Parts: sequence; structure tokens; C-alpha cells
Amino acid sequence: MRNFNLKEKLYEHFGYLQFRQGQEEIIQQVLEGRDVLGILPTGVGKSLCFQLPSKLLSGSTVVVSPLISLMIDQVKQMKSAGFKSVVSLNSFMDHREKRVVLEHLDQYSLIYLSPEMLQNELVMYQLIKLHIDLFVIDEAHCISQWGHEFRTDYLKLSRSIEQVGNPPVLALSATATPEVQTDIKQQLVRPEMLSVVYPMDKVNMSFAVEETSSHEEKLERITQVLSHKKAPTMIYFSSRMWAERVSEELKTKVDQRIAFYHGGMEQMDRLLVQQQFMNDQLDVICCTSAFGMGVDKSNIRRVIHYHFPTELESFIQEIGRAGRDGKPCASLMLYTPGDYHLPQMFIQNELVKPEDVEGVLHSVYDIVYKQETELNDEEMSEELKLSETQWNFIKYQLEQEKLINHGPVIRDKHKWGQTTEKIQWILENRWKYKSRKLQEMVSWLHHPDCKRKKLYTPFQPDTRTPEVACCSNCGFRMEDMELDIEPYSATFTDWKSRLEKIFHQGAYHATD
DNA sequence: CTTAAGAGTCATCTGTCGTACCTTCAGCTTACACATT
Repeated sequence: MRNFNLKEKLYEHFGYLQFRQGQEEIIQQVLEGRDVLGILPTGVGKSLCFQLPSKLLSGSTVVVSPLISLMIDQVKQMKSAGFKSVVSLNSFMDHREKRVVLEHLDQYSLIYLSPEMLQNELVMYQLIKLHIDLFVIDEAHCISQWGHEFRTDYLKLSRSIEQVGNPPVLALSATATPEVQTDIKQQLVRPEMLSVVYPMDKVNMSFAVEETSSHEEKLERITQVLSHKKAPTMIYFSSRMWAERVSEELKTKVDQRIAFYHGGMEQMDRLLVQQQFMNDQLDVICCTSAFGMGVDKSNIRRVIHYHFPTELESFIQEIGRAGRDGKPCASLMLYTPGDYHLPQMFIQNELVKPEDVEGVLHSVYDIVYKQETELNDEEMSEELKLSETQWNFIKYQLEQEKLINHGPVIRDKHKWGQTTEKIQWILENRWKYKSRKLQEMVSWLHHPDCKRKKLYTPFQPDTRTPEVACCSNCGFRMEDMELDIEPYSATFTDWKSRLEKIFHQGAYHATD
């Protein structure tokens, strides 16, 4: 079975003559049945690493993806490229459609779903009946970044993999420190997983870090930078309010097309703004971390941070969206000493204090065993005076100990006491971990030497020599940025190339 | 000796927070069939 020539198969199914960096190695290993953790830089075509194997393997391939929009995009893309047996299971489907797909699940060779969907009994019942010979986790850093508190179903993946017959696992991501890689392997219970890691340092990006004293100064600086030259720019904020506010203020100061984007907006508005930015109908987007995953725009020239994120991993992901075309781009970080409070509040908001665990568990006990009607998550977190994420975490831990949601009532006081201690211990470690990550982020801001080296050293042993000016500590200033932008691309072209573009709209191109 | 101005200290108050999935249902919109003028 392994005798065929992979390059021939690549051409036959996708029409490409050559693999891109890392693809062939990963596919080879996957086809030989090995578990692989692939860390490939953005824009290399990670999805091909499972799309080609799914064509070559006889059974089904399951792909876990964090965002519905990502799944829908990929399915659409594959369908228009002529791959018919692709489907995604998600909450946007109506009940009839969902039932029909579930009943004929064996007809699909590539099945996309969310980690939450895997916890659905009916879905799992149907999956178990299939022969699954590849289990893929796309954007695998979510396991480590979201799994512990925010989306705990990400920590339940190993159990699901076991249930569907322990197929080979392929985990893919663009950014993962060795620490995160280890966490991913641990959570998947696959310590022997093969790591295929490629460098992620951006040789076409210059870095600038500037201390400011106030909002007004930040605004003034952003205005200067934007006015210097019109170019696709993202501005990252840690709060929805500030994203909206600065977006409005910039509109009065800069003659460019500016909009904001965050998770609190209506679905349609989000889609519209994203599409406009993608199509060069917007110059500047003021956004929170909601904007990013699956954004594949090649000509983003500047990423400005009005606030800094809670960890370097997030920062790297955010700047990773610029300069995918390989042309020069820059990152500008603006910070004010007071900015430290915001990320600190985020940590508090997702982690319960260890000394509060005992009280919380007592209340849970009372509620679960004395309440007649079952409370939903929203009511529970309100009743316990916890944030949604804090309750998520506690709930997951109690489920793991089988103290809730596992049938018969357990009134074993000793067991509850033990669990209290265990949760306290986990929380103490999470507090230490998150505080350390934030500390690393802050010390990067103040690092007196080369910012580039300091940034990438935790991710890879050697940092390559940049093709552009290095960083503000190596003499780079935002004003020096090379920006030879052709007037907005693709807007005015002759009818032949426009027709060609329309004709090829559905054509397959591998993305991340 | 009294009083006003200014400086320093303490207590109180104000401000305010991101990331996604799922389920289920109420309420709304849209398309369409049918009856009436």
C-alpha cells in the first residue's frame, strides 16, 4: 500500500507538482500510521497534510476544528475543487439535515467537527460505527491555550480518539513552544508523538516597541503611523470598548477606511467587516483577539498592538497574520505601564482562587443535591458567583472525578475533600503558569537587547537573519519601514485577467 | 493669639472584562395559497 509515489498522488488529486516545506514528511509519517505533531508556519498549506491522506486512505478522516466558520470555509473550498465526500457537523445545520448526514456518515471521507460535537452521544454513536483511519486536530495549540479553562472539551479529545478505535493522530499548529508541544502530547496521551517542527520566525518583519504615557499619546502615534502611508493594517485591543472607541476616534483623524471587529458583534456584521478587510475595501481594522484564526489575507503590512496580550504565544499568532506574501511588514507595540492590569484581570476572571475552592465546592454540593430542578451553566455560574470560564473549569474537574453528571449521588464527604485539595493544587499550578506567561510577555516589552531574538528564542534554537530592518533595539524606527505598495491590487485589471479570476474563484488552493 | 493658605495624608469611590461552542425556543420575516371586493 505504501509503494505509490506521493508526488504522483499529489498531482493526480490536487494538480500540484511539488510539495511545500514539511508536507511530504508529515504525510509520509501519517500514512505509515505514526502520530505526528506538525508545527508549520502560516501559509504553508497545513490542510493538505490531511486532505491528501484522506484521499489515499480507505476509511474516514475526522478533523477537529475550533471555529465553525473555518470548517465551513474548508468544506466549501474542497467542494468547489471537486471533492464531494466532505462534510462538517455543526449547530448551523437544521435537524433534518443533521439526521440525514449522520445516517449516511460512512459516505464521507473527510468529516469536520468541533470538540464539543464529539461529546454529543448521537454523533459519537455514529462515529464509532465507521472505520476511522486518521484523526486530525487542526489549530492544535487550542488544546493548550483554551482547553484548560475556556473550552474544556479540548481536554476530552484523547477519550474520543480511544472510542473511535485509536486511529493515528495528526495535530497541526503554526505556533507552539516546546512547552506547549509537550502539553499537547500529554493531553492527547501520546508522549511518543513525532514532532515535525519548522522555524516560525518572520524574516520579513521588523519589530518596534514604544512606551507611551497615555491614551492620547497612543492615538497620536497611531495617527502618525497610519498617515505615513496607506496600507492594510490591523490594530489589536484587549477590550471591545477600546476597539470601538479608537476606531471611531481614528476615523476623525485619518482619511482611511476604518472599522472595528469583536466577538460581541452580530454574526452578519462580523462577516461583512471581515470580508471587506479581505477584499481591500477597508484599510484599518480595530479588533480583539476574535479576529485572526482563518484570516488568510496576504498583504497585511502592519500589526499594531494598542494593548499587549496575556502571553507571547498570542502575540506571535497575532503578528503572524502580516506579510504572508513575503514582502516587508512591521509590528508596532505600544504600551503604557498601566496596561498591565487588563491581562491580569483576564487571569483572575478565568482562574478561581485556591482559597475559594472549598466554599465553591460546598455550594456546588448543596445546589446539585438539594435543588430539585437542574440548573444550566449560566444559572450555575451566577449562583456560585463565578465567571463563565471559572465554572467551566470547576465543572470539568468535578466531571473528571465523577462527582457530577455521572448518575447516582455521591455523598462521600471524604471524596469531596480530596477533590477540593486536588483542584486547589491544579489551580495553584495554573496561577503560576499564567502569571509566568504574563511576566514573560512584560519582560519582552522591557527587554533591552534585540527584540526579535528574545521573542523567538523560546520557540526555536536559532533565529534567522531578517531580510528587513530588525527591531527598535537594533536601530529600526517605524518611519523607516519599507512600504512599496502597488496601488490597491486587483481593483483595476483588464477584462482577461478579471475573467480568469472569476473562472478560477472556486479553484482549489491549500490554506492553513 | 487667631486665621487663612498650602501641603500632606487617609479614606472612599469609581471604573469595568477576551477568546466559542451547543441547545432550544420565542419571535420575527418571507413566501405563498386562498378568499374577497
